[in-house]
Formats: sequence, structure tokens, C-alpha cells
Amino acid sequence: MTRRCEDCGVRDRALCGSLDDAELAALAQLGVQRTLARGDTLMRAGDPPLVCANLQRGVMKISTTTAAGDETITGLLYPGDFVGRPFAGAIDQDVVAVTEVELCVFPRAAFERALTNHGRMERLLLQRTLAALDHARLTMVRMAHASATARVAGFVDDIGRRQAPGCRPGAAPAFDLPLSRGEIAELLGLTIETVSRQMKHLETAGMIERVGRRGVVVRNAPALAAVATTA
Amino acid sequence: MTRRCEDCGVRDRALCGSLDDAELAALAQLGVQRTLARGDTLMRAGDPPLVCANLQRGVMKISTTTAAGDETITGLLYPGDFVGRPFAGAIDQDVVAVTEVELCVFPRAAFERALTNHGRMERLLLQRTLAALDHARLTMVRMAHASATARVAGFVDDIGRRQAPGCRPGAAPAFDLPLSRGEIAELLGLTIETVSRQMKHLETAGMIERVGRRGVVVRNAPALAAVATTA
DNA sequence: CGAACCCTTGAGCGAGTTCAACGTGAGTGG
DNA sequence: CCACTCACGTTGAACTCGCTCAAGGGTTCG
Repeated sequence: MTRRCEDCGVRDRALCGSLDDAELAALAQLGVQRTLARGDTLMRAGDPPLVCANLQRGVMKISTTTAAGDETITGLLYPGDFVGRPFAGAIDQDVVAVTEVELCVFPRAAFERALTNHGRMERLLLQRTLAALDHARLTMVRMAHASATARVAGFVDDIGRRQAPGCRPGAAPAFDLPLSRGEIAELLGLTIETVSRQMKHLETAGMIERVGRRGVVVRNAPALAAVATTA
Repeated sequence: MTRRCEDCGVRDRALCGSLDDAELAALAQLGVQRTLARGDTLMRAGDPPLVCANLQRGVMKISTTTAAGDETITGLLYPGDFVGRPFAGAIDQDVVAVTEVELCVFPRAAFERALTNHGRMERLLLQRTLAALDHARLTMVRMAHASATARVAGFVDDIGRRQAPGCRPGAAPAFDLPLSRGEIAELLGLTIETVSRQMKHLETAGMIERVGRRGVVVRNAPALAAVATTA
């Protein structure tokens, strides 16, 4: 799979949206299109990070495995998100595809050179990383204080915003959860059973509708968002 | 308080440790030494960030106030840490001194110019921010999964590493907690009472010794670290 | 000395876990 | 086509950890 990724800058508006043509061309020179199947690992904790990438399609998870052996998901990556740790010696978390994903992959050394040569790219990456840091810190709040209902509601709300962004206002957002119940439980720090119960609770409260195992239709988005922050 | 901060680069090894003399001189030109009393606010959520700074002495907290009105501490800043959001429009969290602190403050515009002119500084800031992001994600794990005992043990362990780094091996690290019980509770997502009980529990288990209200002597650091990750 | 603040300690309660059983759908081989 | 299996999800019952409410100490400041 060595096809050049010529549209990496076009698709990844979050990182490359404000780059000029020369910069986009430089990125296209570097990028290689790659597809990963569900469950494939892009980076493994402990390894030196060999690549950086832009996620174009699908969802990936960032996870650690504790000494006790249980996995914990510490974050999710959606289309447009940047993956990798340029200038870092080693990474301490795994990055794994939870759905089939499409990536624009850059060899790390070349990507670092590109950052050095194109100051704006480095600037954008810095801004984005600072934003991700703030987001992570705010997520911590949810993890620390929120009830199980709020966590699950917040998760569904988040996914809804990211998975069905093009949904026109008024229509009920419908989408598939990219994660299994067990993965949701890991992410939210709950048990599978509690996630299941809370999903049911959100359904009986009329906020969502469950379609099959993973399908969700948001019936009352404002109420869902309110529960996510309130309870 | 407009004294030039001439040693900002010397003290803040984490950010400036690998800068050359010209870069350090450039920073010294910009920096202004400033002292904040306990409780003073450096940045307020919603405001545009007017300054960036390096924390030299003391401890600050990053916190948000939810709609419900209760404060949540999302992170702590220690000497050597960078404060601020260069290139950001507005910040969404408060930064407040929890002890008396000493800062090397840079006007934001000037600091941004310095980053632009000295690529290595921007590089270092990016690396540090990526590291902070990883740290925040791993902290989330603690918030999500860990028991009250593990949270408190982890907190004490963390503080011990940061507050008494020069402690020679073999000696029991002794230090004062920079936060009140209430602040610890906010940070860990617990109640004051639970924090108090867990501190006592760590003491009766022989891992720590409490000296007055805030003093702590770590008697069994390995056990403490083990509890932080295990339970 | 009283007041305010912070910390500690106790008793009861509730949310979420644990343990266990059952349901359901997809894939497999007879 | 049906039985079998296996992974995933749901549901129920008992238990536990941490919260809530309440009272009691210690210190500092007027």
C-alpha cells in the first residue's frame, strides 16, 4: 500500500486547512495512503513512534494496559485528528483502530523535517495539541465527578456530534456507536452492565432510541446534553 | 512589579534548558518577574490570554467552574511548568495560585513573536505540550477507574516526586501538601471527608506519616506507588 | 474569649459493582 | 437446515465503596 496520499491536506482541514499550495504539495509528497482493519495497531506503547498520520476515516482509540493487565481507553481519535508524537523518543500508549480506518501516513523523520521547514504547520500542530490538552482536562472533570448516566449521555452526545456532523438541523442524528459496550465501559470507567443499564435508561427517558446493538438515534439532543453536564 | 526577569531561562530548565545564549537573552528581554499571593488569579476563563509565563516557585491550579457553580481542579502546575495558551483566542479555564508563586511573565504578543523567531523554542513548547497531553490522558485513567485510596495515594506520590525531588535516595521524603483537603477533594473528584479518611488509612498502613495539617513524610514510597496503580 | 475555618470522625444511605443467569445474533460444521 | 458455539448484550439480586448529613476537635485571628 504505497499510493501517495495526494489529498491528505484537502481532507484534513483541521491540520492543513490553512496551509498554502506549496505546503500542501510538500505534505502530499510525504503522505502515503493506508488502510487498517478493525483491531489493527498503528503504534504500540514502548516503541519509538515511527510514523505520524492524519486520520481520515473511521475511529481509533488511544489506550494503555496497566500492570494488572486490564486495558483502559484514554482517548478517541476521529477523522481530522492527528496521530503521533513528533520529536518524542517513545510513546507510552497504544493507538488501535476500532473500526476500519483510512490514514494518511507520514514517515516520522520526513514529517519532522516538514514541520521544521514550514513554520505554519508546526504552529497549527501546537495549537491543536494545546486544544486537545484542554479537551482532555475537561474530560477529566466528567470522569472525576459525573454520574454513570452523565458519562454515558456525554459519550453518546460526543459521538453524535462527531459522527453525524453533516446532519441538517431538525433531523434526528442517527449513527452507529464505533465502540462495543465493553469498550465504552473502559473509556468511561464503568462496567459493561452499568453502560447497558444507562443506555436503557436514556431510551426509556426518550432521549435516544436504540437500533440493534450499536445503532443510536438521538431523539432529544438538548436533554441529552443537559444530562451530560448536570447529573 | 516591572523588574526584568533575567534568569527566566536559567531557572526554567524544562522549557529553556536547551536554548542557546542568544535565545536566553531574547527571553530575558521579554520576561518580567512577578509574584502572586495565594488565591490570586493569573488567567480567568473566558478572557483572551494576555500573558504567557513560566512558573518558577510555588504551585498553581487549573480549574473550571461548572454551570452548577462548583469548582473542579483539572490540573496542577509546578515550578518549571509553562502557563498560557499562545495563539489561542480565549481560554476556558482559570489559572490560580494555590501557594505564593513566583512567575516569569511574558506579554503574549511578544512571546508569540519570540516563538516565531526562535524555532527551537516553539519546538520545545510543542514537545512539552504533547507530553502534558499524555500525562493528562493517563491521569484520566486514575480518575476513571481508581478507588479513593488509589487516588489519594497517587496524589501524595505525585506531590512527593515533584516537591521533594532533590531528596537523596534512602531518606524519607518530607514535604507540605500545597493543597487543602478541600482542594485535594476537588482535584481527585472525592469529598473532603473521604480524602481525610484515606489519608488516615495510608497512615495506619504505615505508608505515610502526617505532620500537622499539611505535612507528610513518605515512609514507604514503593508501597504508596503500588497502591496508586493497583487498587 | 468567641468566631471562623479547617480537619477529623461517626452513622446511614444510595449509586454502581459484582456475581450470576439468560437472551440474541453470527459463524461453523454436522 | 438445524444444532452448536462463542461473543456480545441484557437483566436481576446482593453487596460495597464513597457520599451525605451531623457532630466534635484544633488553630488562628479578631
